[in-house]
Amino acid sequence: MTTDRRSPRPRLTDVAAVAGVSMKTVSNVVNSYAPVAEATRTKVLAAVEQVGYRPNLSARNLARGRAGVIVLGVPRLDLPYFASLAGSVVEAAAGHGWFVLMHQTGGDLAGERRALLGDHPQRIDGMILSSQWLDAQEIAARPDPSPLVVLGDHRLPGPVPRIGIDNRAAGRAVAEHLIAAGGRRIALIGAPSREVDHGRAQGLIDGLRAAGLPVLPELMRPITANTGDAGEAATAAMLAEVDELPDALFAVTDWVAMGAIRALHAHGLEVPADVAVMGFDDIPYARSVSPSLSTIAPDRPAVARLAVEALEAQVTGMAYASAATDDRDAGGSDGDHFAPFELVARESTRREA
Amino acid sequence: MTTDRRSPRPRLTDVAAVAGVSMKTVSNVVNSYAPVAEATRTKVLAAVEQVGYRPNLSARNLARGRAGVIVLGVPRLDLPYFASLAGSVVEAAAGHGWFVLMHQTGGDLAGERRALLGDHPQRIDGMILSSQWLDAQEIAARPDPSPLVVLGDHRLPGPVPRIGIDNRAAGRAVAEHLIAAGGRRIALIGAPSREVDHGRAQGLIDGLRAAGLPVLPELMRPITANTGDAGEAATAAMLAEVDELPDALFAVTDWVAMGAIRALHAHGLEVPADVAVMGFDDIPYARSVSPSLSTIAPDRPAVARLAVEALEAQVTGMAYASAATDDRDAGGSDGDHFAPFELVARESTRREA
DNA sequence: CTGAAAGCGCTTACAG
DNA sequence: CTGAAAGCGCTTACAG
Repeated sequence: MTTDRRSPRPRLTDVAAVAGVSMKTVSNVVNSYAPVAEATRTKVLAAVEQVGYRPNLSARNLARGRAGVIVLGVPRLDLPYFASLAGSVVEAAAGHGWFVLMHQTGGDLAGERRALLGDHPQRIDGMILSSQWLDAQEIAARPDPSPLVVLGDHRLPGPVPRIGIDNRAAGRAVAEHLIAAGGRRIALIGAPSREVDHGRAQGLIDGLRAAGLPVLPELMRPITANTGDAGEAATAAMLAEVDELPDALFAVTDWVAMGAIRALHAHGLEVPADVAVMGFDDIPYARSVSPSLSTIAPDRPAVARLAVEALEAQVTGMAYASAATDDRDAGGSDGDHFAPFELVARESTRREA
Repeated sequence: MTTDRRSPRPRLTDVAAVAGVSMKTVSNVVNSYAPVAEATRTKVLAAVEQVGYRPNLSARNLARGRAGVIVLGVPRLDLPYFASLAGSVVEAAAGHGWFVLMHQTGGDLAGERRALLGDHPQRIDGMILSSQWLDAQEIAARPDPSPLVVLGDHRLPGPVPRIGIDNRAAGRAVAEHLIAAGGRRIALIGAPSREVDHGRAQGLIDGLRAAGLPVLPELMRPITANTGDAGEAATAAMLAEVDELPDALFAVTDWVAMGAIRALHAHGLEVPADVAVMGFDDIPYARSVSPSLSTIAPDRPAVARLAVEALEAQVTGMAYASAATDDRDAGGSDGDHFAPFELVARESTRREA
């Protein structure tokens, strides 16, 4: 008789009525809060099943005082590395009751800055920002002190947690792999620039030094964007200017590596016979191009998980900020967190040393 | 004095207080509902600006009786085509007040079926499902009649709207382009199978017939998945079995095309000199591989927009379902909707005819 | 064109 | 371990 026209879907009340308990008890069971008596629990769960109950997240978030939304800022969603990462973040965030609002920065400084100062059309609980160009100072100086986690390659001293793989160690692994493949004159496409400290590029240089190999400035090329076009242009410029050709090349991303290979081909060089090439990211296409691309494969699900956890720690920390004197040590809400990575050797570095 | 500890952020009430009007009026302005007096509107907007008001979507959706969430089912989010599409859908959905819950199907029949019958952990307003394997009958027979829009290549007679580009016309354009590039023995990797009617493959065949060219069964290869590996395997198998080699090849996706090119190279064939190759999708890497890949570029933002609009039409239609006798013609909530596409000619088909 | 009030479906002190 | 009731921030008939 009590037909509700607007919401035909079962509510918590309906479950409570069927189970013969109060809403509070159902809520306790559904959220696994308080230790409910086993018999009650079973009864409630059966009722949930029977009426086909699904929680209304809007109501839940409203009651909890949460927006239920976090922002994920990435360069572009059609770059497989970030798309895959986004998928992992969406999944990890769902586990914390969050929806993810995608924000595409375009991958340049202006875009990252816009995201950082982001004027979002709705309330958000925090932001995970993949940043490549923002420096620690600018991030620390942002006016809005809302929860923030940064994803990226650069060090970030300060109160904002940074999540990523150990890019410097990965860069060193790349150097060792290229040297093992016979590389002696090793080029770097995506060299460190004045403003940003690229761990992976620095790691390559570390590795060259450790092996007693020369770091040749004319082979170290910065790029303006991590795209195939930029990689192709930087590589072509290097090949045109250099006296003696490189015998190995590290591009800071797989996409850049694809462009570099185009430039090498255009210059009459073969990969890996003349030049061994490594990329970084392990995008799905790395194994489909010819030659298939050797690369570093970061554990993206781990990165996503760590990022969401760091955000949650801050949100929770904020709620108790006035009570706790230092939630810094407890919450682990700042500092760097490293996710694992793997070196994948494919055709582009396969040759007799 | 009235310090609210749980929600420090300004609410509609605060705006109303500052503007000196009722909540209803603020709501009207914010949602551009009723025609509010210009002076009032200006006053309210100034108050919104002053207090820095952002609507709480949870509260809004709760009051409106909407979940505020739709599901987007795609094969995988790390495939640039779908990642890019997802980005567009997220954007289009935001314009309708929806968040997008990503659901990865894996790209096989079982996964698509799981999504279709999807048991989501929360309430949703509807679903946009990218389907490649589900047939019209199975889609029509689903138990839950909630709003659904299908994205895909196959025809779908029935009440569920289908959004996509005109794949058959695109396939015909591919045929014409390959023929113009001198193709006479044209291979197809991703041929129609018994269960699914692939418009793009069919279109290629149409184009061959229209040009009076033979449709050679030994050059038409079905594949089990739209991946580089599957494309490589299918192409390699074809090259091993065929008597006379093809001089052109159409792969049903760019990724499949990359695999096909690997197989052609392994067989000692050059692209485009020996075999002209076309892909489909225009993923960002299509221009970065060597040779750069000719392909069909669908208007993904248009696809996304049409899909979200078709979903909105159904949701709105449902609300009035009991009142209106036929919202079918009015809402446009079923039938096929085509988005534009473009043929992009690059190196992989560039040769003297 | 505008206001006062009920209600959306949850959670959470508070009391038992 | 459980219940009755207030409140989260909006929208929306309803009355003016």
